[in-house]
This record gives sequence, structure tokens and C-alpha cells, in this order.
Amino acid sequence: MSRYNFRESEAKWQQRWRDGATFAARHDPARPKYYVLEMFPYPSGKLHVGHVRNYTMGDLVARYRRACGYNVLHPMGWDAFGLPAENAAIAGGIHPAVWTAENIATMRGQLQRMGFAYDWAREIATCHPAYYRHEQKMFLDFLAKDLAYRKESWVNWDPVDHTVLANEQVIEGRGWRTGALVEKRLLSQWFLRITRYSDDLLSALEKLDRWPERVRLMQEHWIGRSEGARVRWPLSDGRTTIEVFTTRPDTLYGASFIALSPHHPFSEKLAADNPALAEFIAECDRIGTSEEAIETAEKRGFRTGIDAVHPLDKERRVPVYVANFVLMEYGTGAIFGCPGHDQRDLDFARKYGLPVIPVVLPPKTDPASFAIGDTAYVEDGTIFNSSFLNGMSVTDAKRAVGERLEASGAGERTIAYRLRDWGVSRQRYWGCPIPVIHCADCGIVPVPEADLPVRLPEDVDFAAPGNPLDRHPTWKHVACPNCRKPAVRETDTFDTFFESSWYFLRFCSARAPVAFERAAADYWMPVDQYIGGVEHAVLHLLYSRFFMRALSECGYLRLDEPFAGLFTQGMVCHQTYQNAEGEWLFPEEVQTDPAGRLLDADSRPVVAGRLEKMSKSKKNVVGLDTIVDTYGADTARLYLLSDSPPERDLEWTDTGIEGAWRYVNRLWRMVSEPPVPLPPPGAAIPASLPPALAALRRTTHKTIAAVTDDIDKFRFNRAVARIRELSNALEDLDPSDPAAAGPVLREGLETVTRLLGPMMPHLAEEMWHELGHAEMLADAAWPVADAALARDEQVTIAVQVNGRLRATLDLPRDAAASEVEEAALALPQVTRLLEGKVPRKVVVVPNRIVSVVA
RNA sequence: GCGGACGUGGCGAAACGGUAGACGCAGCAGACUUAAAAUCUGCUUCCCGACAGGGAGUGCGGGUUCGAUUCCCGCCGUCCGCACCA
Repeated sequence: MSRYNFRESEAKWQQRWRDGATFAARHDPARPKYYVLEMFPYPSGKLHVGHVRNYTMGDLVARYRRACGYNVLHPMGWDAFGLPAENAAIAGGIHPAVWTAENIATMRGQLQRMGFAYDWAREIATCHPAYYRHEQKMFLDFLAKDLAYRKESWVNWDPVDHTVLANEQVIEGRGWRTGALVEKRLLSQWFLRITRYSDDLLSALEKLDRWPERVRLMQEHWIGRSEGARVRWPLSDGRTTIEVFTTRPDTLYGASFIALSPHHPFSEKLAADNPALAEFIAECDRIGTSEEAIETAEKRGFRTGIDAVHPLDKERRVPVYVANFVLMEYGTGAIFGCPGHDQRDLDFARKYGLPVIPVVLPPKTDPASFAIGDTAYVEDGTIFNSSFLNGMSVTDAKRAVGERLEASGAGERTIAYRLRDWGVSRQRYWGCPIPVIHCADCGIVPVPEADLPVRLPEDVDFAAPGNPLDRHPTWKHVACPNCRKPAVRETDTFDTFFESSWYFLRFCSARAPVAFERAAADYWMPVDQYIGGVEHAVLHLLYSRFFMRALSECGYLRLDEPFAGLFTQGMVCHQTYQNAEGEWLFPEEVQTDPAGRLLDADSRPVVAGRLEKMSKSKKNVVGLDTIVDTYGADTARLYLLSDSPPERDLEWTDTGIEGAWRYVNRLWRMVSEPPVPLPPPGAAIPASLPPALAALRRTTHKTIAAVTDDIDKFRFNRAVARIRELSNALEDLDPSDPAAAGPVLREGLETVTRLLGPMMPHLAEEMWHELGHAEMLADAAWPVADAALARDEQVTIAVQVNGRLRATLDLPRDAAASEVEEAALALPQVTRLLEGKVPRKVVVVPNRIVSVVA
């Protein structure tokens, strides 16, 4: 009984692929291209099995498309800037560049051991000046096009990482990496004008028909388009005019107050000579942005004592408040409150004793008896109490008010977006330097292109908190490029999402002296199939879409959407364990005693927690090296593909990987010890075969058709099941007629081998070789099903009586409906139930079912 | 609160509106072994039954249909995203 020697085989075939540059992608406009990309990893240390699921899927797609004749680009690189490197430097005295390079070396080795078909000649790491110099140039181009700008603003400050976070990086009020409660700080920051494309980023989602619906919805919500109106309210003392944004201009006659954000310019102006208001605003800032803080924070307002004049009725006045719940960043930073038809406004009005004027009457309601209680009426209805709007629908009233406002100059219809500009400044060392210089005389001066790249200094000190670039003795001190007087460099670095927003373009011509060669990008882009985690649904995936538009505007290329197809894979989960102290334990630290109790190494009780995504922090990880050492890369790959649908989470179990390993050996035995002698490759199959062998051939060709379809539709678990079905059938082969069985078995084994090629490439190469082929399987074409053989000539038809299955009929394919009906009605199981009566109805679905209604 | 996804054996899961549970894991029985591992064979949704067969069954309650895991309506539960967005 021979065992498959994966160690020898995997090393051998990896060597063969490397020597032959099998997976090198060559620019060839004559051939159809296919660009497969998995989201590139951050080099955090070592890979565990959870990391490689999406690379396994990407590799399957890449190898499959290659076999189908596409010119495939399948590159890999490293998202190499980021805080963990810097934190390691602070903790362990190792330079971030060294730490990063070591991790890359480790992880590259791990990926290579998995046998992924990458074009390693295109490998990139974003921390190299050869990479980041190009994004410094992009930034200068963005500046020139007013796509980048600097402004002072309230930002999200992570007190643990000592840096600013983008809105997208704040999850439930906490930093996405540290989990620390985010604070508000007023800082001068660089922003990218993503809002210039709000409308296009939103409307183009519709065309991304190979993206998951859920990701498109998340982006749609994130961009958050709201149609409404800007309305100007003059103050009664004539000092200024307050502009508000509303989505309900139809309820304008129900207004009973104006509320300004604490950061509204007019609030701040009033606070300058109103200490009580200044104190109120300071208090608002003290309340965090966390979920708890918002939930529990009372809706509070400060009455300014000023009134505003109703824009549609000069006689009406409403009081102006400063209120803690009004955001400066959305709309105009001011609202009008209509308590009758907005719950929050109602709560505010009740609290401060403001009038509640209903202006939308629910259908079939008597206006005389309609009153607002504790619940605002937010549904549709007929406008009343509203002058010229009375009797209109909500929709009509919105239009009528818009027209009136525009005619009188008191406002206009407009669209507000939730999306805000992307703050890209980070007060950290390990990132791409922002290429500008601050000069006392000239202001902000871009670094001249000839001086790029602005390199990170290597001699930095991490002993003190804060940004080492800022503390560096010499680096930031430069002459102003304009006036040559002493000036200082910008010491902030880019958000690392800057690097990942265009790396897919760099892969198209990874060694080019420019960011990317236009011709290469025009050929390879867009990415045909992108694969990664759903956690980037709004971050990376939205920024990349923005970058394509911005780069197009700057003349780099002409393409809006970077990723034509997107697949978001599920996570790999594993049981978690904790001891009585709540400390996490590695799976290998946990044992089961004879009574079935879980114990740690010192025989103390252990609690099994829920299944969670594999993560170092919870210690529920299975090392990739251990698995590859024990079972080989192919076994791990098969398991990652077979047990769950790709989009769903997969539970990693020891028994599961063992099952995959058993199958690997079964496959190897099938080709190395066939039950009948196999004819040489290419041998003809006898035209006339015993029925069992003819059926086996049909199974073979049906499997080709089904697996091809499954792979096209990303149903990898089903594809594996189909292949296993075929190999099960091949194992049941009747060896009594070797002359007929041999060719059929060869066809079946070759089919299994070829279908498995993209999933278990080393084993498949070894089987292919064992089956007598000199060429590599990686260079063989994808099998094509014989359409005639892939269809059954006999079909099993189910027979139902009153909706219940009572029998089955084996009949020739496409038998006439009348014959099928006749055969069904003659069945004893059917006649018994009919009791001699004529059926009321008979439905015949060709080749499927007969449904008899008694 | 808003939006979305999901709910099928002991477990992971299959099933163009057409024979529910393919494929695998675990389990049970057996074969081969001095024995174990490995491997092979059979069984394995639940209930009644020795078999044949019958009944129930896809979270719950309705509906459409000859026929519903699938479509529609209403609940319940789990997970995810957003959340003071005017």
C-alpha cells in the first residue's frame, strides 16, 4: 500500500514551475487576459491556516482560467507600511524595516510552500521607495487638481496609537485596530476630495454586477445620498442668516425651532461673548462619539435668545438653539425642528416646551381630532396647516416648497451626502512621507518632482511616544524649494490605505520607472476577479474606486472601476478555549480527560468558548507550517475548499483535515495501483461498452460539465463533491473485462486529475505524470465534456399521487408525455390509490415527474 | 431604530418550483491483523416494522401551486453592516 509522498512531490513540482517560469504573465494584446487578485496581506508575522483560504480560492481561479486559455495575471505583494511594525519597534527594539522584511521573507516562504501560481517576478512591497515614490507623485498631481487639500478639522484621535483615524476606521466609536475609545481633536490635516465623486461612486455601483449585493449596499449606505433642500432663515435681529438642510421641506410650516451644531461658526461666534454658551459647547465636546456615549447622552439644547424668521411667513418666528445632537459635518451644521414629524425633534420640543404643529395628516383621519402624542408621525399623508401646501401629497409639497424657495431666493433643492472627505494624515513613522514642505513665508510648498522620493530616515528613535519623524534631529529641516529659506518638512505620513488604493495598477508593470505603464494597465485592468474579506467593504474598496477616478482625472489612465468582479470569502473559524482566569489557551494546550472534561496542561478545568475567527489574540490558531509539514499543501488546500461554501465561514477541525488527507491517498492509489491495466495515453475507447462502463463514461462527462459550471459560479465545495462522486464511481469499476474497462478507467482518472489540477496542483501533476504524460498538467487545457455523453439516455421519473412520491419509472429520455402518463397510471402503487376512478388531473414534466391528482 | 443575510440529520452541507439530506465529518457493525494503526465493506433524518412497507419531517403560523427547503405574507431566532445623518 503506497502512500503519497507529498514532501518529495510538492518540492519537485514547485521547482518545475519555477524553472519553467510557468506562471510568468506576459503582456500579449493578442490574447484574452484574465487578472486574478487576492487582497495582498499585511506582513504581520506568520501565516496561519485562516490566512490562506482566499489565496487558495484565487489560485484555483487563476489556474482554471489559465487552463481555459486565458493569459492570466496572478501577482502577490505586501501591504508593508503600518502600525504593527512600529509597535514592534517600540516594544522590541527592532527597526520597522527589518521587522517587516523578516516577516515578508517568512510569509513569502509559506506562500511558496503552498504552491500558489503567482508571478513572483512582479512581487512588490509598498514600503520600498521604488513603490511609494509614485504615490508621492500622485499626491502632487492631486494637489494640482484640488483633489488634495489641507484643513483644520475635528478628527478622530486614537489615544493608544497616537494617530488620527479616518471615519471608516472608527468602529462603534473605537479605533479599528486598538479598540480604544476615539477622542475628538482639532488638527490641521491633509484630505483627499473623495466627495467630488460622491454621486458617481454611488450610481456606478449599479454597474458592478459581479460584486456581492451586500457590499454594494454597504457602500450605498456609506455614501448616503439624501435629496432635500437648503433653506435660509434670516435672524430677526438681522445679524446673519442660518442655512439649514432638510429632507422634509414639505413640513416647513411645522417648524418650531432652529438648532445649530456646537461647532457651527455662528455658535462659536456667539460663544465668544457668552460664557454660559461657551461652557455648554465645551461640555458637548467632552461627550465621546462612542455608541454608549451617544445612546445615553441626553438631547440637550442651549437657548441663544435669538429668533429666526420663517422663510415662507415673515410673521413667524422660531427660537434658535445650539444643540448637542447636530453634527457640523453633515448638511449645513444646522437644522430646523419639526416636532410633529420627527421623533428626535419631538423629544426636544417636549423637553423645552416648544409648540408641536402637525402638518401631515394620516390618510382617513379627521384633522380636528388629529394630535401628536409621544410619537411623531413620519408616514405619508396629506399636508394641512400649511398655507398654499394644504391638500397636497408629501411628494407634491416637497416640489412646491422647493419651487417657492427658489423663486424667492430663500433656498434651493439640493442633495446631501453622508460621505466625507478622506483624511489621510497619520502622525506615525512607518508610512509614506507626505511630500510637502512648510515654509514660514511661502506657506505650503510641494516637494519638487525632481526631489522625489522623500525617503523615510532610517535612524529614528522610538523611545518616546509620538511621531519619531517630528523628533528627528535633521530630517525635517530643509530649505524651502521656493525661497531657499529654512523650512520644515511635513512629518505626517499617509494612511496606509493610500498604498493599497493603487497597488493593483503597479502589478501591471511592477518594475516600471513610472507608477504604471499606460499600455500595461490598459491591457490588464480592470481586475477580473478580486478576492478578499468583507471587512474592506467600505474602506479599501471605496478608496480604490475613488483612486481610479482621481488618477483618471489626472491623466494616468481612463478607467473608473478597478474591480470588475469581487468575491468576499468567509472566515476560517476555530473553537476557542479559556481557563478559569479567562485566559485564552491554544488548542494544543487543551486535553480531554476520560470523563470528557476539558483540562489544561496542569489538569485545571477549561471552558470551550464559541467558534471564532482564527486570531492570535484568542489563540485559536492552527499554524500553517504544522499543517503543511504533516499533510502537505494540497491536503490543506482541498480542505479549505471542500467543507463549506466559499462565502460562508469554515470551521477548521482536525478530523476534517484528516478526511482530506485520506482522500489524497485514495486518489494516489487509484492511479498508482489501478485495478485493471491502463492503455497508453490517447488510446481509443471502444465504441460499444457494457452498460456499467457506458454509464461510467456518462458520469465522467457529466462531472466535467458540472464541475466547470460550479467553478464558474464559485461553488467550490460542490465542485469537490462532484469530483469525489466521480472518483467513488471509478473505485466501483467492474474489472472483469480489462480490455473495455482500461480505457474507460483511464478517461475517468484523467478527468479527475485534470479537474483537481487547480485545487491540488502538486498531486494532480504527480497523478498526470503517473498516468504517463510527459507534459505538465499546468500546461494542459481544461477538459471539455462530450455533450452527447453528458446527457442521460435513460431517465428516472418520479411519480406523485396527490403530491406524495409513490413510485419511480425508468424511461428513455424525452419519452412522449402520453406514454409517460400511461406508464405511470399503470403502476400498481397508482392504481391502488385511484381505486378505479379516473384521475382529476395529471401533470407530466418531461424527464422529471408525473403528478397525479386523484 | 434603519438596512441586509441566514435558519435543512449528531456536525459541515446538497437540492433549474419537481424523488429532501448528494459529498464529507462523526458514530455503529463487520473484514483484514497476535494487536493497533492504515485500509476495505455495510448501516446511519426521526417514529412504527424482521422485511416489504407506512407515517412524520427543511425555525413557527398562514398563502399561492398538481407539487414549496425554494415564491408571497406575518412571526420567532442568530449573525453582519450603519447608527444623533436632519
